[in-house]
Amino acid sequence: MSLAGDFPPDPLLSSGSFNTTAGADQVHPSPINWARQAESNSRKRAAPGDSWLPPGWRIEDKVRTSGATAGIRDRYYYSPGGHKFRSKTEVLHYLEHGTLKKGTRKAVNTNFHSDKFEGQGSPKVSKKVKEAPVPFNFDFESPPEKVSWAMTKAGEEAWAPYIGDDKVQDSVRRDWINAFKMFHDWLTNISDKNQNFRFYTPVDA
DNA sequence: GCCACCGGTGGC
DNA sequence: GCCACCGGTGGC
Repeated sequence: MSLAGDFPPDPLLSSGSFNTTAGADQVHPSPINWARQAESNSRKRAAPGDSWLPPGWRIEDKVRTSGATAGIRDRYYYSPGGHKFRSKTEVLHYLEHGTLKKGTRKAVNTNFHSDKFEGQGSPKVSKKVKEAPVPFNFDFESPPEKVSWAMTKAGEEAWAPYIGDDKVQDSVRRDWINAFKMFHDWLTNISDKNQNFRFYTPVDA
C-alpha cells in the first residue's frame, strides 16, 4: 500500500490557468474521460502507476499466502469513499454509471475513513457511510482559480457559486461539492496514516 | 503461459 | 449475511 506516490496535482489549490469564458459544453477531463483517454493512450500493459485511475483512488496489491495459488497477486481498487472494487471493469462501470455493477461486492475498506465519525469502540460505523457520486463535471486538471459564493435569495440558505459574473450551473455546483468531499475524505485518510502530514478543515457545514 | 477477472466459500 | 481470500479460466 503506497501513499506518497499517489498524490495528484493539488486539485483545490491549483494555480493553473482557467478560461472563465469557457462554454458549458466544453469537455472537461472528468474522471471517466480521464480514464478513457488514458486507456486509449496505452494499448499494451498499462503505463506504470495505472494512470487511468482518477485521483483519490487507491490500489492495493495483495499476495496470496496459502493454497495452490499462493504467490499470486490480486489487485484491489478503493474509491475515495472506501468502496472496494475487484477489477478495472468494476471501477470503470462505477465511474460511468455511478452505480455498482451487478455482482460487485459492497465491501468497504474500514481502515479508510477517518475516526471522526466513530464512537468509542464501534468500529462498524464506517460501513454506513455513503459515498458521494463521482463528480463528473469537476475539472481536476485545471480547477477554477477563483469562485465567489453569493446568496441568491436574501435570508435563505441559497448560496450559489459565481465565476466572475457568471453563475455556475446547479449540476456543476453539485459536482464541485462532491469533488471537495472526495478530496476531503482522501486527504483525511492520508492524514490519518501519515504523522508527517496533517490535514485540517473548517467546521463541517 | 500469463494474468485480469470473477465465482465460490469458509470463517467470522 | 458479509467479506477476505483462494480457485479457476477466458482471452490474450
